[in-house]
Amino acid sequence: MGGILNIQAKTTRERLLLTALKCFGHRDYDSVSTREIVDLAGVNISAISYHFNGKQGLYLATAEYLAENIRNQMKPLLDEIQNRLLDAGKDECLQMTKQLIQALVHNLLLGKLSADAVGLIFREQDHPTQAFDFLYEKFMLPMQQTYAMLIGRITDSDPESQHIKLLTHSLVGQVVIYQMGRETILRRLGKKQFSREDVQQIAELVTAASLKAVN
Amino acid sequence: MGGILNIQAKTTRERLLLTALKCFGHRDYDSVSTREIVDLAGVNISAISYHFNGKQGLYLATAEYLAENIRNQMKPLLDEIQNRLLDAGKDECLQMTKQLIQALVHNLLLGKLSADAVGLIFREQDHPTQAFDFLYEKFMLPMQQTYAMLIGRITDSDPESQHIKLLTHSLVGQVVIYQMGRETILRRLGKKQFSREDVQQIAELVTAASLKAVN
DNA sequence: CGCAGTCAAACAATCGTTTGATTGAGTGCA
DNA sequence: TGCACTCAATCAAACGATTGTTTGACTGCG
Repeated sequence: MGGILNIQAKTTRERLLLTALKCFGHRDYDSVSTREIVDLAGVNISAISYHFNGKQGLYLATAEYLAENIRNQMKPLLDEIQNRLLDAGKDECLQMTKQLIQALVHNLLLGKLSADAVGLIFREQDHPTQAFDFLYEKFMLPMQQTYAMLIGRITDSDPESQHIKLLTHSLVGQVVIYQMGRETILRRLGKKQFSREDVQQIAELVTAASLKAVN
Repeated sequence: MGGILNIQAKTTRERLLLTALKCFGHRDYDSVSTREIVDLAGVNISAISYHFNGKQGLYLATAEYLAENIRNQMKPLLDEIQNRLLDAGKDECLQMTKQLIQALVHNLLLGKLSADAVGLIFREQDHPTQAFDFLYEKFMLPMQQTYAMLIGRITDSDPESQHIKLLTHSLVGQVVIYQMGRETILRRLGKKQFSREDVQQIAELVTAASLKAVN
């Protein structure tokens, strides 16, 4: 039962999407072979052409699936922040900023798709395709905008100014580096993986640094 | 004159190394074909086997070349900091931290190898090979250690504590994100590339945030 | 001659895609 | 109920193109 990827019971289409995400998340489009995907997914090779009209169609569908997935995962928190922002004081904004960062750290370091997502997104940064449009519009921009509105309110400045945009980007970088530079920091700490305590310590450290940066 | 990569005049071996860095810096090992490298380098395909004993040998030699290159580029500043650290006060340490960050930002955003280097390093983070050992030992660790000693002195704490290691990693992340997340921030700013003023603004912003984080 | 270096040509293996056959559940009609 | 037909879905097999590597001949300098 379960298969290697625990996607045995899903439909062929879903199995292909989930398997493709694991593959495209860690290696280039050209490096991932269609045969590898279908073997891991346990489906016939013609299924790619049949369901997605070829490898490229599968890739784009995978990126769209990923973007939608992350968006839905962040939506509750982002919506709550947007609502409370209507009549929130600076203290409350600081508190929400804290919440946002902590959620980001925990999702990024403990979430199941994070490693795959970060890999795929990095590759799209270097060679943007149509997939980058999905990812940017569906969750990068909304997240950056929410972040910017919080910090704009806290610092009494225009949330769409270049300074705020750069600042939010930097703060996100503080967090993302723990996935993108995972091997470096793990080797530096002499560990094989992050413990629950490590993640908590990272979250607190990044939160503290971020709050200092905006105050 | 000069060929596509401006490496016409070098030896076959050097042409292969420089071309391979451009290729391996932006695509996976498997995605880069030997024929593409030799075509861009303007050499015969057998040269890879002859000079590097195959594709893998060329890849490892490329990583070693890159590590050595970055090391030599950073060496003067790191050595100067190490020397002055022997009898430096906190103010001087703050000043040197500022120097280190500014140098990092400018090298990372304006340096010629940076885009290649960041790509190759990211791929090694996800799938570490022998190449990661070169990169880590030759410049990541020395840089992190110097950074940690500065911050340790400033904060009166053990430079080899987990807290300082995490903090330096975060601070580096603030800078690296501008290469790794280049397309995101450029799209957010509505630009095609960073101007000289943008880089200066980023350097100042990151410097300010870093100094706040350690004070 | 001897040898380092370069060259075109060929090798088996793998690439993405296409093909035609087969399966099996659903439908209409007698 | 029983038979014929449709169509989405899956399958093994084969296509030409490209992969990394090897081979043997060729060049030019010492």
